[in-house]
Amino acid sequence: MKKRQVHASVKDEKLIEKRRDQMIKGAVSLFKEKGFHRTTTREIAKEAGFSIGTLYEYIRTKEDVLYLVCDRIYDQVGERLQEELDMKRGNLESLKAAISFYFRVMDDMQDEVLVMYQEAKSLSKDALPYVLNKELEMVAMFEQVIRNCMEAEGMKLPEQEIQLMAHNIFVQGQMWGFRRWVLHKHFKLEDYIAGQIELLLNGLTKGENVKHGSISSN
Amino acid sequence: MKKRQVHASVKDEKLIEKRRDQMIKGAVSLFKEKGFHRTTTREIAKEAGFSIGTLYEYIRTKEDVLYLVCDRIYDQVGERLQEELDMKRGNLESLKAAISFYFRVMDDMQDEVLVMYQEAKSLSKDALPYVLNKELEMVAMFEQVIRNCMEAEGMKLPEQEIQLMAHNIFVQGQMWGFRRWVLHKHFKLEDYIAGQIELLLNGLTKGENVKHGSISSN
Amino acid sequence: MKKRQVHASVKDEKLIEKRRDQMIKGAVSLFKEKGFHRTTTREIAKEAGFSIGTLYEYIRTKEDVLYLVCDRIYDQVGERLQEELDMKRGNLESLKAAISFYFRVMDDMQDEVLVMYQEAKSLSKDALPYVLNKELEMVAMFEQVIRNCMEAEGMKLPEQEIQLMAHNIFVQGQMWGFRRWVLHKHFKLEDYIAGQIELLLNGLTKGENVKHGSISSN
Amino acid sequence: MKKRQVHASVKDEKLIEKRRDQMIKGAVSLFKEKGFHRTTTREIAKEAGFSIGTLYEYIRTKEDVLYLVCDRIYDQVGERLQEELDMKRGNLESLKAAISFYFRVMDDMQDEVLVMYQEAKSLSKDALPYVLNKELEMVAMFEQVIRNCMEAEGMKLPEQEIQLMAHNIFVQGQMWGFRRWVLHKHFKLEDYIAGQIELLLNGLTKGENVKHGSISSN
DNA sequence: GATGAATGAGTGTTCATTCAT
DNA sequence: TATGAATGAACACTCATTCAT
Repeated sequence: MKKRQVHASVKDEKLIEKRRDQMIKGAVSLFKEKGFHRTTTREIAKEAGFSIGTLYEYIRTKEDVLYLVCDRIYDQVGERLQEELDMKRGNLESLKAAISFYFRVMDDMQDEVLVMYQEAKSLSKDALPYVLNKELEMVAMFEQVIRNCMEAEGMKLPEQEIQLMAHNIFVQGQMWGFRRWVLHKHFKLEDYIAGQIELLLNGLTKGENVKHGSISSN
Repeated sequence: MKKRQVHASVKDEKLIEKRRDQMIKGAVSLFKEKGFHRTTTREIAKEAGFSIGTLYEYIRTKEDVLYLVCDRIYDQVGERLQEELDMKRGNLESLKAAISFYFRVMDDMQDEVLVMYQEAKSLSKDALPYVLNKELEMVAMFEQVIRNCMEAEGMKLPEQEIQLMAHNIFVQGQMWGFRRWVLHKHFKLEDYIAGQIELLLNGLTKGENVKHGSISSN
Repeated sequence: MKKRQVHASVKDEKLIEKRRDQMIKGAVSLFKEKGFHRTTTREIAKEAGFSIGTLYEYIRTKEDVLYLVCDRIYDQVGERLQEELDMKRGNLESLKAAISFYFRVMDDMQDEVLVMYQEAKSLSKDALPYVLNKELEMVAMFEQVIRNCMEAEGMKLPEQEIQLMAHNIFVQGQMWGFRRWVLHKHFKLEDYIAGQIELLLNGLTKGENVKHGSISSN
Repeated sequence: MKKRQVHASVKDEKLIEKRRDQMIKGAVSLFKEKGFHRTTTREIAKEAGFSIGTLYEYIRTKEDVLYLVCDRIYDQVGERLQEELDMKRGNLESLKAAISFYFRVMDDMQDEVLVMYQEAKSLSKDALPYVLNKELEMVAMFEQVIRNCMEAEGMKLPEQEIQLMAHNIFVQGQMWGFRRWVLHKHFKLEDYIAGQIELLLNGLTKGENVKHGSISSN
C-alpha cells in the first residue's frame, strides 16, 4: 500500500522532515494529555515551537497531524521489530525473544502507542485503511515468527490459531500501554513479559520442561 | 465505589429513567457512527426524540451523556455476566462456559462496547475512575472464576498469572469488537471463541486430552 | 425559476422574516460602505442587532446573506415596477411614465442597487442564475411595454432593437446609481429622467412635435 | 491628474516595466476567473512567473496590483480610442465610426474591461479618483466627438444631452462586456453595434434617410 | 416540564506581508 | 535582485449551554 502523501507548501525536504519531527513530538505529548479533539492546532504549533501559520505550511488539515503521528509511530515500531526479527533464526527461543522485544518496544513508546490507539479512529476514511494496513503487516510478522518457530520445533498449530496468537501478542503489547492504569500497579515490565510469554506458550511446550515452572497440575 | 450522580432538574424519577433511556439509546447510535466529539448535543436530543432544552433538564453537560452511556453499558455487561457466573459451580467447564458467554455478550453488544472503548478516555478525571473501577470488577470476576476452576481441577497458577489471564480474557472479549475490521473477516464468532479458549487454556490442560486436538508435539 | 431556499435552523416563519429583514438592512448598509468581501459576518450580525450565533441560525453561509440581499432588492424593484405597469394602458405616454417611474425607483433604492450591481458576481454558480433570471424578467417587462407602445402608436421597430432598447433602459436606470459619483454632479434626477427619455424616444417621434424641443436640425 | 506612483524597491526601470507587465497579465487572467478578493498574492506571483518575494519588490500592497491593472486597461482603451479619433474630421460618419471602433475595442478587451468594471470599487479611496478620472476623460472624448459632429452636421443638442449621450455610449460599450451573459446570446457584435448606433442617432437624423430603415411612423 | 431562540467563546484555516539568506 | 519560509491577525463558522416563554 503506497504511502499517503501529506501536502506541504514548503519545498525544502530536509526542512519538512525537521519541522514535522517537531510537530509530531509536540502533538504526541498534547494528544496524550488531552486527546486529539481537545487539542487545538494553535497548541500543536506552540508545542512544536513555531507559529500557527508555519504549522499550516507543513500540513493541510488538523487531521494530517494525526495521520503523521500514526504513520510515524507505526513506522518506528515496525522498523525496530523488523530489525530484531531479521537477526533471529526462528526457533522457540527467538519467538520468545521477539515477543519480549516487542513488549519492550511498546513499553518504550507507551505514550505514542496510547495516543495512536485511542485516536486512530479519528482518521478520515481516506487515511484509516493505510494505518490499519500497517497493523496487519505487524501482525503478519508475528504470524511468520510463530510459523518458523513451529517448524523449527516440530510443532503444529492450526492456521487460525496462529493468526489468533499473533493478534493476541500484538494486542497484549498495546495492552501494556493502554491498560497501564491498572497493569503497572500490579506488574513490573519484566513480570508482564514473563507472564504473558508463559501464558502464550505453555501450550506449545507441553510435556517439556516448563521454564518458569509456573504451572503444575496435580 | 458509589454511583456518580448526574444532576437532573426534573424531579419525577420515573421520567428521568425514561428520558435517560431514550437519550442513551440515541447517543450510543450516534457515538458509534461519528464518535463522541463529532456528535452534537442537538443531535443527541433529536435522536432521543426531544428538544435540546429538554435534554438539558436531565443532564448538566455533554460529558454527562457519555458517562451515562458508559455506565449503562458496563452495568449491562456486568449484570449479564454476573447472572451467568452465579449459575455455575466453577470447574474447568464452567470457566470455558463463562468465557464463551462473555464473548457472546461482547458480540451482542459490539456497538456499545466499541463506543465505550473508544470514547471512555473523554470522560472527565472525575468520572473516569468510576468507570475504570467497573472494569476492574469485571476482571475480578474472571479472576475468581479462574481461581475456582483451578481449585476444582486441582491446578495451580501463580496469582500474577491468574490476574494476567483475567485481563487477557477481558481484553480479548473487547478485541472481538474493536478489531472487528480484521477479525470478522477471518473468524466466525464460534471459531474465535473456540480458538481463544484453546489458546488460553491449553496450558492448563497439559497432559490431558486436548479437546480440539490442535497442538501436538512431535 | 423556483426560489432558491436559504436554510434557517429556526422554525418560526414570522421570526425568520423579521430577522432577515434586520439582516438585509444591515448588510446593505455595510456592503455599500465596504463591499461584500470586506464586510465580516460579525459586522453583519452586529449591524443587524444580534449576535454572530444568531446570524447563523438564519443562514448557512456568508454568501447566503448576499443572495438574500440580491433577492430582496430584485423583488422590491420588480414588484414596484409591475404594479406601475399594471395600471397603464400602453401608449407612448405610459412608456415614458414607466421609464420615469423605474428611474425614480432606482433613485430611491440607489444603495441597494449599487450593492447588488457590484457584488452580485460574488454569488455562487448556484445562486447567480436565479438572480440573473430576475434581471431578464425585468428587461422583458420593458420589452413588453415598448411593444405595447409601438402598437398603440402605430409604429414599428425591429425585434432586436426593442430588446436593445429594453436593455438600455434597464442599464440606464442602474447607471443613475452606479455612476452617481459623476452623474449626480451634473444632473438632477428630473433632468436625468427627461434627458434619457428624450434620447431614448426621439427616434420614435420623428416628424411629430418634439415635446422637449431639444433637437432641431437646421 | 498626475499618475499615482506605485513604489518599487527595485531601481532598474526597464526591469520594473518588464516585471509589471508579467504581473498585470497574470493578474488580469486570475481576476477574470475568480475576482480580486479571491485571488491571492501567491497566485499572482506564480502566474506572473516569479516568487512571492519578488512580487513584493515591485509593489507595496496587493491593492497596488489592482491599481496597476486598472491603470493599464484604461491606458490601452484610451490610447486606442485617441488614435482613432485623431484620424477623423468629426462629422456624423466619424461619430458612428468612433462608436463602432470603441465597441470593437471593448469587445476585444472584454476580459480586462469586465475585471476592471467589477473590481475597481475595491481600489482604495486614494487610487479610485485617479481611475475614475480616466473614465471621465474618455467620456469627454465622446462628448467632443458628438459636439464636432453636431457642428459639422448643423445640428443642435443641449449640452446636458450631449453629456448624457456620451455617458450612454461609454456605458453601452462596457455593457457589451459585463452583460455578455445575455447579450451575446441574442446579438452578434455587428448587430449590437448597428442597433445601438441606430438607437443612439436616429433622433439626430430625423428627416434624412434612415440607414437601417428601422423606424417608420404611421 | 418542555421548548427552541439566543449567545459568544472558541476553532480550523487563510493569506498579505516581511526579512534573512 | 530573487527567494520562500515564517508570521499572526483575521475570518467564517460551530456548538455547548442558558433562559424566557
